[in-house]
Amino acid sequence: MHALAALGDPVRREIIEVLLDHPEDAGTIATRFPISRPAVSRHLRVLREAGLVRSETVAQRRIYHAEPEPLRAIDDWVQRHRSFWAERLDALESHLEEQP
Amino acid sequence: MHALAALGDPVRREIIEVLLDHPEDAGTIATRFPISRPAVSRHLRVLREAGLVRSETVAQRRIYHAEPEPLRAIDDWVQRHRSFWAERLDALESHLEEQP
DNA sequence: AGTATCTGTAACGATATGGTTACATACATT
DNA sequence: AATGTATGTAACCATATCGTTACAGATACT
Repeated sequence: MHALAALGDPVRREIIEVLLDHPEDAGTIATRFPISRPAVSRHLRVLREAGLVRSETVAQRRIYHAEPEPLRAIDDWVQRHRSFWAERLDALESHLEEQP
Repeated sequence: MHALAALGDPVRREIIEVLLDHPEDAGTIATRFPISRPAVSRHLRVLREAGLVRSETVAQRRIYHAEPEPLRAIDDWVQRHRSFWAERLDALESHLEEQP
């Protein structure tokens, strides 16, 4: 699944927010949400398949970590269109865009 | 609908790519895809409701334009976590992050 | 006025998604 | 060995999503 599609879900966005701050095991992540633990488990699988997280096994626990690559890809995509959405460009950028 | 959810769909991503390059009317947009025109029409509605596009009426035509705000918001979100995913930070940035 | 063009909406069906509970597996503990 | 803890998967259900075809409304054209 595409990273953007994975991040379309609000629960998964919140999970990523947490994991960007620090790794956390599946059980602890689940306690943050008012849904069942298996539901969270499947959100984690979607994030894993999108490459947004990886899990490290420690005894019975699965510690989840955020993975940078898809975020970098999203940033690339957004930056590629920066000239369109950026409010004010600094002098160099606007110069480069007008005279490529 | 959240902009990220709207961009989760590949057809809508492609529509936005086009509109970031130039405005285009609904009919022309529809010809770019192997799906029916009403299907595209609804994708346009989703994008509109997410604030990603606006439509300008010219005679019977609706010219669609990309809107910068949600892209700016996505950029903000990604940049907020830049310290995590960015491979190499320039000296100033890393200095600021380590000693805020 | 009557017809053609452009677009959005309605109604419908197939599939995907996100939730639940029940269960299986793996490691830790006693 | 037996039990407890942590986690993922299976089966199921309700709803959302994305496609289709049929239709309605608005503007342009002759």
